[in-house]
Amino acid sequence: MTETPVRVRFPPSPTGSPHVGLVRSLLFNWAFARHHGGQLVLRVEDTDVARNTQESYDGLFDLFGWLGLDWDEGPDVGGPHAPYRQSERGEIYRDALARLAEGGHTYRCYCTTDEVAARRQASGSKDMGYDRFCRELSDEQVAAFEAEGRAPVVRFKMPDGEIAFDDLVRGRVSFHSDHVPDPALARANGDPLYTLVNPVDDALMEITHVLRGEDLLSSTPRQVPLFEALQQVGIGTGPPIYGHLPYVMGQGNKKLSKRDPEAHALAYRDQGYLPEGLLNYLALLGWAIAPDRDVFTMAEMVEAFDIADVNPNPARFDLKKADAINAAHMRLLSTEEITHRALPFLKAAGVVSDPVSDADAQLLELAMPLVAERINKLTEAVDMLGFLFVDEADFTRDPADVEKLLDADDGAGRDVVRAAHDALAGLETWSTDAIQTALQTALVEERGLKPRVAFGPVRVAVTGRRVSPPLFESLELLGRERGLARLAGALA
RNA sequence: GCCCCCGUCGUCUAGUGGCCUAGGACGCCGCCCUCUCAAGGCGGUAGCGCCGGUUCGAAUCCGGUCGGGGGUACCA
Repeated sequence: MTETPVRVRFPPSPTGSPHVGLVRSLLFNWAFARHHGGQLVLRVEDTDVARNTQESYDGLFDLFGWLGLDWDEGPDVGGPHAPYRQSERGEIYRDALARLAEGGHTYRCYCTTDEVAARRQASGSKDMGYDRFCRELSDEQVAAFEAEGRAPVVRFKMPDGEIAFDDLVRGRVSFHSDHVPDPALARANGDPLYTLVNPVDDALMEITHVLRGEDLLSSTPRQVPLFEALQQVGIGTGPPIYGHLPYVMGQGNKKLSKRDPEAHALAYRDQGYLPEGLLNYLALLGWAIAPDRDVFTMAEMVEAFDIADVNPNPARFDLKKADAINAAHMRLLSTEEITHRALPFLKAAGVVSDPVSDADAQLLELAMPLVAERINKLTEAVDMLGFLFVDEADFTRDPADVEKLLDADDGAGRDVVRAAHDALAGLETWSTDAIQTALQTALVEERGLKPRVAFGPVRVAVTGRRVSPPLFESLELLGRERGLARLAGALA
């Protein structure tokens, strides 16, 4: 039993900032290809010159690089069907257009949008869209239009009847040609349109399966006959197998749009998410690896992925759950790995030097175990560790925390800090255990304070915040001199 | 308007006629642990849109209905 070779493609357009829906689509195509041992083609759909930007193009590759999903053919790696940017394939589309015309599959249409609308209205038809007016134009009519200086668009002749296909996620879907107007394949100025370009490239690149968003479902009935026409004129081998993935929805019941902050894929990288965390979460939008499990690696996903298991209903994006899944992946990493991944953020924030000095590296190695298990995003390491690395002159305390734990109750907190300072000042060995014993004795036992009341003010004095890594360990890492200085500093 | 898609806890889902008095996860609530925060442990909250039908039996099949979404471009 030989399985047909699987070839899928991912066709982003370099417009705007990349959307998480795009990532989900890439992920499913990637997982599908890898699961079947097939190939993934990256094709850049940049025929809309007005909206393309280099910045967006670069953003796409930044994103893909971060995600770590790979492809087998594309503008960067090349391949047998190059070029992989549609803007460089003009000749191919012109040729396809010529062949389709020669085969009698297209015609020139001179109508304006207004004329079509007017005719539709006059006829009282319930359908909208083009009415095939120019399909059977006489030579005289053509001449008359040409004489008017009208430039024609090229339209595809939709065959009459039922157009049905078996969708991998939705089952059998069928349309009637009555409701699918003859689509324009090229603009009046000759530029090819998505309608043409997308199927032509899929045919030429030997794409076997098209997994794409649900929004393209209704464009499928005009693409299927076009693939058939292309096949007849010697381009490709007919329509691919389709699978339409559910939408990623935002708040309310609308598609996650660029206006929604959580829609921007690159923002997750910048906010310190793990790529595997984001990917895992996105996979959950429409797919499940098992009834009782939702944290998994990409390798596990590849192993288990079956497009037929994809749920057809739209999924709402839930940032809370994305955070939780990401956090679960953080816990899967070793402290060393978290350090490695957090380093760019620590450098960017100026917590550690860049390049990292030996002293910073050493301190980081000791400090990271304290914070690795209490952060859920890489960026949180910055807030957690800052106080250990900062120069004493630049050390500051959160004003709100100072107010609450040091200033309140006529400075009751300061009394505690003073007692802590005195208890630690004479310590023989500056170790976590010794520090803990000393503070425990001086504050909890002798003063009868509850632990949280006793250590809160000390924490703010030493770390500058109410939330920090464990206090005693932090003091040890800070060292006797700086530790005592912080305590004394809080009394000033 | 017309066409198409979708409909299980607040959210993501499991579920393919009996294993379902519907399972898991996130969230939320409570408790435990605890020097803060996380993490972890335990418990709880909450759902098959509605109406008919098929069947001994329906979340699962069929019809209708309601609701949501998308398309209806010389955008992709």
